[in-house]
Amino acid sequence: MTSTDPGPAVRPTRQRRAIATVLETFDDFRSAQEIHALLTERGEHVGLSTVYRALQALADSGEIDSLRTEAGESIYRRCSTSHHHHLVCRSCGATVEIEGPAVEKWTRAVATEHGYSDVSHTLEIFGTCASC
Amino acid sequence: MTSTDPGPAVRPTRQRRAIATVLETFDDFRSAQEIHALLTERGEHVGLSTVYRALQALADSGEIDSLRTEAGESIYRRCSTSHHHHLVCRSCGATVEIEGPAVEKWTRAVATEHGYSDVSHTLEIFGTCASC
DNA sequence: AATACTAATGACAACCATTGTCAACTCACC
DNA sequence: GGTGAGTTGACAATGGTTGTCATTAGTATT
Repeated sequence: MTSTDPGPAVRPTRQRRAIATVLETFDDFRSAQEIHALLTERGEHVGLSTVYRALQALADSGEIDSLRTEAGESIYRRCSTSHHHHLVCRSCGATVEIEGPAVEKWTRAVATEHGYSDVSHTLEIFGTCASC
Repeated sequence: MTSTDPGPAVRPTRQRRAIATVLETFDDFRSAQEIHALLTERGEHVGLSTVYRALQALADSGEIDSLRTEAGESIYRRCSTSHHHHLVCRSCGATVEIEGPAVEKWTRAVATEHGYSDVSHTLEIFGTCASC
């Protein structure tokens, strides 16, 4: 078996290109609906279902970041590099990337201590930013 | 102002007692709808809205634990003591309660450092437990 | 270039957990 | 027993998300 799967599954369509382009235009997390609105503003007609599907696919493959707000809404952002967490303003959405090596180590230690393997974790901090 | 608010706000109604009772019958996290179903099974008639309201009130006051599934559904469990996090087995759902004062302090510090106020956070650790 | 095959799309309906509404109710206190 | 405010519950409404399925459009083949 070849190591790289030829995987012709994903086709580069106009819609996906448009979504990828729009994702470059902002730095904070946006909901699928907001992204759909941005597309419409730009004159790019893309169905809402398509936006949802594309964002989920991108998030699943790790190409973009996604997390859930406290209201249970999924929000997305173009991916950055390494593993990190977020400090999100719950009113305006302004995001600060946080790295916490100590926390990473701690979670791994705690999990191992209890016999858990294949450990992952989620950590998000919410607050109200200075300008809100 | 007195330190302890007499707060006659919450009344111990039949419905709330029933919900409290049912919460004692299981150890894992259940959704509002599941809890409502358990009440009905027991012959206790309690409206779904009431179940939602009661669970939210209990969660807000810290009397029960709540968290959100990856599907965005809120689930509840009778509370343990203080603020803590969870180590959840992603295959069987076994839960271990985790406390991490250091993490609490860290998140608050990070948020304050960036000018964020009214800080809250979510932290869940997922892994595969020893017996899975 | 024409054809065939299939992933992808989009308009719309459906889903479903949760929240809102508001008249009827009931607990606590006088 | 009366009074008033917190509570309840049947039901409608909300809203993000997912499903449906006929149509469209990449990709490979002839």
